[in-house]
Amino acid sequence: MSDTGGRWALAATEGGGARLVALGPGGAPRGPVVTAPDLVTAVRDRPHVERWVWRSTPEIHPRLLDAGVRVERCHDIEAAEQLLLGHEGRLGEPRSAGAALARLRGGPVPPDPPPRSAEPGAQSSLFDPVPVPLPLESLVEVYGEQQRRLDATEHPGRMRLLVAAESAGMLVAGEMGRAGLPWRADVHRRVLAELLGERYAGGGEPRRLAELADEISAAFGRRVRPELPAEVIKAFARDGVRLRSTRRWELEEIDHPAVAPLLEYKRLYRIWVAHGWSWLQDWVRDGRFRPSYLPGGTVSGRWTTQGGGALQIPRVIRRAVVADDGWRLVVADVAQMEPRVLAAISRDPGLMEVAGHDGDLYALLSDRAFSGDREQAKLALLGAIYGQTSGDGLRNLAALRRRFPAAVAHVDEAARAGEEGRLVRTWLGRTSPRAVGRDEGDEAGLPQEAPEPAPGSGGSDGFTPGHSSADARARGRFTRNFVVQGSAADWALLLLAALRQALSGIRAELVFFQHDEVIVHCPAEEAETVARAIGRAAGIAGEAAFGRTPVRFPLTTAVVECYADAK
DNA sequence: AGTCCTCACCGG
DNA sequence: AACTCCGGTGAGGACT
Repeated sequence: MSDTGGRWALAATEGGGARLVALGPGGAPRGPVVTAPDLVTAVRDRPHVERWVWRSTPEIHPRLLDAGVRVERCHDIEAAEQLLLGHEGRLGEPRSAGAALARLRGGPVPPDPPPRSAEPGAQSSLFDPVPVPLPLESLVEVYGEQQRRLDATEHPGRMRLLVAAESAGMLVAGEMGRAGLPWRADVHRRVLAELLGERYAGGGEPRRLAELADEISAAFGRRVRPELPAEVIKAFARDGVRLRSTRRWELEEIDHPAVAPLLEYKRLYRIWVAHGWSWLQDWVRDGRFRPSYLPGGTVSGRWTTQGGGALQIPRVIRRAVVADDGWRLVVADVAQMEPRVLAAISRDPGLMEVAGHDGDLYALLSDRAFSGDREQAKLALLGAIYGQTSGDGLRNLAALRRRFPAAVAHVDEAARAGEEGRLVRTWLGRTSPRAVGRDEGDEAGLPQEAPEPAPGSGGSDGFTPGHSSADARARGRFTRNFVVQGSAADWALLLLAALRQALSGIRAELVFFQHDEVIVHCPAEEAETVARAIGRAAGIAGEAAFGRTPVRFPLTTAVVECYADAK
């Protein structure tokens, strides 16, 4: 092996420099500490390093991206700390490298800095308050301890994979935020004009919304502001219609001339406030929408974004997502991801057989257990995953349980764990938080294994094990869903990591990721290569995550110029 | 004036 | 047919 290969630890120093050292097995230094005046050069000069160990990807990675330096892999100490704390049932304790060091040495543990507020166009975290610089020696110490803690987890191999995948996700997030989603502001403006009409100079509602508001007022015979639910409910009450809320499905039930314009108003109002002209102004620059992605932003491991609503782009607005001239968008999403994941994690033979085909999973499922009724089969399975408490899904659960006992038992056991106050884990080991809203307070000293009463705030009196309080049942639905949704997130993370590897060396760029869907922007001539690479990455992810199972993760892939044409 | 909560929507 | 899981976003309004 080359002298520069293997793992290296790197710590940033004041003024753009770095100190770094090669690591041996177990994470101990196996060479002299190098002091480099320039961090970027130090990394660029060591292309054979297999994994960089650093405090936090947002601290280091943006500088490398600025200089066009790509790294193969990293170990993000703070991301790893978060996962390890979770596995240890200590989610909510400070996750910074400094906090990890303090716990290790027994000093006072500094609280984490408050999360950054959404800032349109903010590139990475350059403006974050950077905590005290952590010396290389401290970093290596924390890393070594993390290795020991990884060895102590329930499934060390899986947990190591999770930490590696989360770290890869941090790299992908940085690169994707940098690349940006191709966005045609002119197309977006045209769509807005078609839907909403002109804007008035005063900055108030656009024409179409004003017209609808007038129609609504006319239907009530008095001035009603449709964006205020309380006012709408009162107006209906005067006309003898009682409403609990102004939610769409509730309005759809009633017969009143104001309903039709009101529903249209709500649809358009939503687009105006969430993805209208001011959004465009704030978030689109130089033909790109650049959200800031946060891997593991939710407890289940799904990503979130900070600002910009990148994970809720309405379908009509997708018309503005257009590839550059001569380029294409390769849009791929997994078909029926959650039932396939349930098959893989429960190892239910019948469900694995059904999930072992690329075709419509629900159709196959209905052939096997529901005498051909696809909708019933789908509702039953989703009901089992979501913990449905009523309706058709529940009725058909019995049939599901007969045919796929291990699958149903798997989610039932997760629900029972939640109800009893126990923790549950995804397949790779991401762990549920102990209880709702326990992110501060004086919980220290509570026994690990004892169910924990909810902290005093919030009007909830917690739950009592063995009694099925509403809180306990809600907790059960959460943990039931967590094992499936979270394991799906495990898989998706591995897909991203594999795809990132596959795209290195060509011009294609990952530009979007949303739970079960990726978009790659590439020259037209690379589109077929990219489409095949995504399919291969899905297979690699399935086997890496869940081992050898018959379960397949087929992708629906489209090569398009406009995102809106993908479905 | 700033903070927190609720509502309602979007999307998976 | 009912509205169960997860989260982000903005506006309004109650509160300090």
